[in-house]
Formats: sequence, C-alpha cells, structure tokens
Amino acid sequence: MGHSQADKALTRERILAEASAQIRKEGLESLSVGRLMQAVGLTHGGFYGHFASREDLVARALEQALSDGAANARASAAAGGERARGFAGFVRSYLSRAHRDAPGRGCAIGALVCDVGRADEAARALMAPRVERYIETARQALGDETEAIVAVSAMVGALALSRVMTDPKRSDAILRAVRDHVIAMAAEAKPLPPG
Amino acid sequence: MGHSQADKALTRERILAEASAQIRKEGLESLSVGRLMQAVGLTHGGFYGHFASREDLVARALEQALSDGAANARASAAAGGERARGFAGFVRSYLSRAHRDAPGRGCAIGALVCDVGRADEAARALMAPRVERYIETARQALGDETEAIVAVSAMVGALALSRVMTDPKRSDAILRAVRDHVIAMAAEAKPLPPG
DNA sequence: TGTACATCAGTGAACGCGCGTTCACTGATGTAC
DNA sequence: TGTACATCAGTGAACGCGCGTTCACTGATGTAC
Repeated sequence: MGHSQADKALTRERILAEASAQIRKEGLESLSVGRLMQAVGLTHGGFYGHFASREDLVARALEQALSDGAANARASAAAGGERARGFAGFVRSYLSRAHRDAPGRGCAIGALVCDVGRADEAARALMAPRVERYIETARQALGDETEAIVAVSAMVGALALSRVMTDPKRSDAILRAVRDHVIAMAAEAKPLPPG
Repeated sequence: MGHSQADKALTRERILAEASAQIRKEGLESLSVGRLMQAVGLTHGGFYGHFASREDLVARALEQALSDGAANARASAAAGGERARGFAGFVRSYLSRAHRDAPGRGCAIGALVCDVGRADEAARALMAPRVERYIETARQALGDETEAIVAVSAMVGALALSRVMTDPKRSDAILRAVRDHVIAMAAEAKPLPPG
C-alpha cells in the first residue's frame, strides 16, 4: 500500500463507505471503531489518523449515508426503462422490495429517522436539509407543499414499517398501498406547479 | 420496603415503566441495566431477580412501551372536548406538538420503527401486530385498507420526521400537513365501511 | 401477645469483556544527492 | 542510475472505563409456636 496523500484519502473513503452502510444497517449507536476498521481490513489504531473521535466518525458517516442514499435514488430513477423514470419511477424504486431489503445501500432518512430524531442538534441539522430537499422534489411533482409533505411522510413511514412486518405479504402490502397512492397523487397533480 | 410477592411485582412494574420510557426516548441500544436500576432507585444486582438478561428486559420493555403508547393514545382521544374524540381526535393528538416533544410517553411505533425494523424477528413480532391493529383502527374510520395504510404510514413518518427538523416551524408544518390530510380523508370516507 | 426462625428482595464487591483512545513502532514510499 | 535519508500511513500493545452478569451477604418481613 502506498503512502501518498491520495492513498490516504482513498482509505478514508473506504472507511466512510463502510461506516455509511453499517449505520444504515445497524443504527448510529451500533457503530464500533474496532469492528469498522476490521471490516475495512485495517487495524483500529490507524483510525485516529482519519477521524478525531468516534463522535466525529458518526457525524461524517451520517453525511455520507445521506449523500449515498440520495445518489442511489437518483441513479435508480435515471436507469431502467421509460416507466422507471421521473417522479413515479423514484416512488417505485423507493417503495420497492429491493430497497426495503437492502437498507445498507438505501435511503438514510428511512433507515435512521428515529435515531436522528433523538440525537443532538448537530446530527439533526445534517438530516433536516435532506428532508427539505426531498419535500421540494415531491412538491415539484405534486404541485403543492402540503401534498408533498404527506407523500414524503407516507413514503418514509411505509419503508420503515415494511421493515418491521414479519409477514412478507403484509410488508409488501404496505409498500404497494403507499406506492399506488403517491403515484396517483402525482397523476392528478396540476401540470405546472407554482414557485 | 416489603418482601411480599405483591411488593416484588410492583418493583418489576416500576422497572418496566422506566425502561419503557427510556427506550422510547433513547432507543433500544441505549438501554443500560445499571443506569436503569439507578433511575428506579435500586442497585444493579437486584435486576436479575426480575429479568433473565438485558435481552429479556429489552423485549419486555418493548412490549410495555407498545402497550403504554396505545393506552395513552386511547386516553388522549377519550379525554378533552367533543372535537378531541373519535378518529379525528386521535389523529390530532397523535400529530400534536405535545406528542412530538414527549417521546418517552408517546407511541412506541413512531419512536422505534427504525430500531425494530433492524432488530431480530422476535422484536419485530412484538411490534407487527400493533401496526396491524393501528391499520385496522384507521380502516374502520376510512372505510378502505389501502387508505388506512397510507394514513398510518404518513402519521408514523410525520411524527418521526417532525422530531428530526431543527426549525420548529418546519417541524410544525409537517405535523399540520399530515394531520389535515388524514382528517380530510376521514371526512370524505363512506359512512359504513365493509367488514 | 410475644419470641424464634425461615424467607427472600435487594445490596454491593467482583468478574471478564469489549469499548474508545493513546502512542512508540515499523517499513514502504517519495525525495535529495 | 544508484544510494541514503525523511516521511508518515498503518500496526499492535496498553490504558481506563462502563458494560452485563454472578454471588455471598443482609436485614426487613411473614410465619410458627
């Protein structure tokens, strides 16, 4: 392994990518410095060359998870056939079984709303603007902020609830119900939204 | 303090009540045997006279939190003026600032969906039937299961998201938008829902 | 009613363990000559 | 081009700490006589 600044930055990225996945899979509290470094193939001592503390790591990992989730959403909505594009495509991929079953690669808001809701203001200040952007995206498709808030709340709630249900059919039913409802809201929306 | 079986049962209830509040405020992972017993005014050693292990405690505390939350919801909907009663009253109290600001006394589903969603099947099996009952309550008011699922998802999502927002106005806006939307859904519902 | 004893809820010292963090080190790389 | 040295990303032993758990104990209560 090299010793250039570029190499170090790459290692930091690998650590953050793993941490970002781990917090979405296991929650903010479960993140452990030792296990994280081991998962990346390094020893725990090197950690402090990259981060000031575990607390610092958690904040950076949350940022990363929020970006990853948003990037994945954009990628999913852009890829696939015609019907997968646009807002309806985004809703379909957000409320898919694939997304439900792979929280480590999915939306950080859906995976961590509860964790962040009880975290300190610093953590909440990282997620809040992402929620706002998400609402704004929905508002552009639905033409109305109130409807956008309802759609975002329902989507985040449905994803989280679908991960709780032990009966796969009921889990699917939750995803399907909200998916169809939000897509219908979009179909009924006025073509040119204000502001 | 006494030494009768009734006294012991009372102590167990006090421990569970505190644990139930703590997990809703701080999450399942943050529950600590030592801190819990201290909060109840006992020493940690006595804990194992009441529970087999921390794991057992977490399961019992989750049950308790789910019951507490449901009982509180029923009490809130039953109390207050006429306008606070019925499904609309329930929605109003669920999406109130008071509920948002007191997670330790509030709905365990809203506080812990994410935590339970990534927990083992045993924990998910405790919450899932509560979600079903919640959907059934909404179905009786809305006359349609799909709409009920959308309403429940939106309410759970809105409560969790409102706790993330750092701007109080935006937090309030989320509660208000979903509250008005769900109450409107109920007002438009057919009077006599099918079986 | 009063005394002696058994019960057992709760105490607190002790345990092994994994955690976050520190630090003297190593050895591969980039640089100077 | 080849050698000597400085750099510094990553190593791994060591730390103090709080965790979950165990267990010999204590002392207030309920029971037997």
